[in-house]
Amino acid sequence: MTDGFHPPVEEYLETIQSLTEEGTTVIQARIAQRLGRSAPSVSEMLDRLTTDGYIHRSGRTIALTEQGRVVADSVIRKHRLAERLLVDVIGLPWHKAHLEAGRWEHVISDEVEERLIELLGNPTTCPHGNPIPGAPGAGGHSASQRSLAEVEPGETVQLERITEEVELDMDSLEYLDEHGLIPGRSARVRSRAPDGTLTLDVEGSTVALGAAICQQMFVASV
Amino acid sequence: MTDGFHPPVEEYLETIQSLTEEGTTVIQARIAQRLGRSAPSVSEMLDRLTTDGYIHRSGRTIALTEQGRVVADSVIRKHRLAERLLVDVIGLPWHKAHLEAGRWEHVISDEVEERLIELLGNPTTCPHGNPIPGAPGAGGHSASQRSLAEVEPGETVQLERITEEVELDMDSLEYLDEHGLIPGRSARVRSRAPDGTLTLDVEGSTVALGAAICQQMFVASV
DNA sequence: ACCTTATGTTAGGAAACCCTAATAAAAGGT
DNA sequence: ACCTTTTATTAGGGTTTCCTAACATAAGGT
Repeated sequence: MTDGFHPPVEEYLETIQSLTEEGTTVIQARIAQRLGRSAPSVSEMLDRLTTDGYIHRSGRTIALTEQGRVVADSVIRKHRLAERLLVDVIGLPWHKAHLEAGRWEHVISDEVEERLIELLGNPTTCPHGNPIPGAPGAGGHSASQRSLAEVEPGETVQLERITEEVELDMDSLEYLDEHGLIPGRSARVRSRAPDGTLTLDVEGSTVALGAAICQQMFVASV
Repeated sequence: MTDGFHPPVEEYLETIQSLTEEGTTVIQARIAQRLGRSAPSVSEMLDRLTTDGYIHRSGRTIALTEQGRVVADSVIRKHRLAERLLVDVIGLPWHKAHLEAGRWEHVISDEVEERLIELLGNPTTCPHGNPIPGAPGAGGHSASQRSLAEVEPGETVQLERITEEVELDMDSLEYLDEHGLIPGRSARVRSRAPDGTLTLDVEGSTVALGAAICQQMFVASV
């Protein structure tokens, strides 16, 4: 209880915060799903987290306490800074950074965190466009963002952000990387199929994206 | 058994390898001492490590199997590369690197390890002068190294290496750092007290070092 | 030889996380 | 209302890693 190294606890708190940010109603089943744990495991862990003052529950919905939010934000901040370090400095391929940072986030000290912020020049987002907690101007996502799924054919937009949901899927991430669909890049929506599949022009080539993934990608008008 | 993330197991193997390199006869009591664990804990863990094929025992002395050595070297390599990254790139104060790297060593993937070697320019030692396993020319310590405790007053030597033993003691490390006694730096032994305490001239100022710590510092003739 | 100290093992637990099977309770659709 | 699906809990285990207390044994000095 005093050794400051509790990866499972941190993972749960981080997951609760992520789900909250994504607008999902946070209930146990959602956490079990995201973390790949059985329902009883989650039930038990949430009891512990409640006892220890990290979360509270109203009905079945779960929310972080102030204490829990502090820990969750810290872990998420370390995760996203680690991703930036891995991609920008160490040169790890973009699509592999999330998995690696998922381990690093639990071992980075506060002091190293500060050094990283300095080294990386006060970054405001991770390489996937998600905001770094505490960074100026990155409290939430800018209001101009909307899902790629809502963009009409003919429009040209700039990719801003890809949600955690997609970050977990290395294959899709690699596909996006290969076709240059990374935050900051512009793309023109060429057409939308009846099932929501989009065809985009990016960097001269043409890319097809399923409906599900489009909903997890956020863009801004150019 | 298949998830590839066993910090305690890695710590034990690393410790056995370190003790071996230091020339200490590796017995359970030594491991218990270094890791701060109770004798029964060590006994139990070593049974597990034997069963899993990481170590073997002849009498009370313990040695790594080939399999165990591979894991230990990998952990030590990651540890020392992490220290270099932390000090050279991230700018963490020298004396704090060991503790941080002690956590990082368990989460760095082989792929990131390769990238680090490239980024850091094939380093052969950690910031404390200990060799990075697998690095060219750093299989052991060069033959010219001897303990600072053996240097006669009047001689000028260059600091090459500080053992793990000292790395665990942040206060001493900070003291050394403050006085500029870091690997690569030259110093002149001014005098030796009857109890083995040395007085050195480093960078214009004078530093006193106890006998115990002198034995853990290795130097080469200038 | 004898005694002390160092070392190792047994026995019995504890805490943190995780699981399956079975059950209970709430939500949602028709 | 009724039935199905979703969600949560209880009961009973399992593994890993650690501990204390008690005991046994090996080493070393005198």
